Amino acid sequence: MDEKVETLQLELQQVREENNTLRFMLEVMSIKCTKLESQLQEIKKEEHKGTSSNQIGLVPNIDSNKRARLEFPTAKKPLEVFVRTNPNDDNLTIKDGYQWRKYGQKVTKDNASPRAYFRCSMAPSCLAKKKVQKCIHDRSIIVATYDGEHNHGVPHQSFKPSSSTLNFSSISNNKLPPTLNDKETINTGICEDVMQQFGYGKHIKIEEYASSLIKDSDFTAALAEAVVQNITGQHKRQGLNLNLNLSEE
DNA sequence: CGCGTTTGACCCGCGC
DNA sequence: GCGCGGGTCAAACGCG
Repeated sequence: MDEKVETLQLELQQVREENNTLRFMLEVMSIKCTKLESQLQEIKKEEHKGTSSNQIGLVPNIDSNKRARLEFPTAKKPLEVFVRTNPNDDNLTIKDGYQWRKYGQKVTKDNASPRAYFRCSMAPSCLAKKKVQKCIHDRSIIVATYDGEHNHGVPHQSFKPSSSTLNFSSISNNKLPPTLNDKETINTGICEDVMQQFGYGKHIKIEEYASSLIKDSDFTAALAEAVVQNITGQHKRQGLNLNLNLSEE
C-alpha cells in the first residue's frame, strides 16, 4: 500500500513538474502570439495604405525603431532566449555556462528596462556577444539575444548543470525534463540550428535544449495538442509521453 | 593591484 | 544635413 502511495506521489510530482514546464511554454507562446499579431496588424496597415513600396523579404517590424535593419536577417538570425526570473530582480546576468563581460548598458526607446551588452570574456579571440533586456510584456522574463558564435567550448569546468541546465543523455533515456525553478529558459524559435551549434557538449543547458524544441514544428504541434489534452483532461498519460517524443529529435 | 562593472561620451547608420 | 537612437568605447569606480 505504502509503495503504491509512493508511486502515485512520484507520478503526481512528475505531472506537476510537467505542468510547470508546459505552463511556461504556453506563456512564451502567448508572448510570441502577441508579437505576431502586432506584426500582422502592421502588415494590414501597410496594405491599407496602399503602399507598394514593400520589397520582397521585407516584413514590417514590431517596433519601428530606426535600427530595425539589424532585426532583419541577411544571413543568420540572432538566437533569442527567454529566461524567467524574479520581476523585482534587476540583475540581468544569465548563467549559460559561458563567461561574459559587460561593456555597456542602454535604455532603449521601446522598453523602460535597460538593455545590457555583454561580450565573451574570451574576446577578442571569441566574437560572441549578447544583449540582455527584460521583456516589455512581462518583467519576470529576461530576453537574451545572442549574436555570434563561441569559437571555444564552455570555458570553466566549475559550471555544473543545475535546475536550469539539462543533460542530453538523460533526455535520451526517456526521462522527464528537469523541474524549472527559479530560472527557466526557453527559446522563441527563431534560432539557428542550436542542436548543431551546442550538441557537441555532454551537458547542454535547458535554454539550448528548449531552443531546439521550440523551432521544431512537430514539437510545437505536439505541445499544442498536449496543452489541449491537459486542459480537457483527456489522454492524461499522453501528456507525459510528450516528453518522450521530444527526445526523438 | 588586477579585474569586472558602471556610465557618460562618442560613433554610425538611417529616416526625414 | 540634421537629429534620433542603437551600439561601442573607455575612464572612473568598486570589490576581493
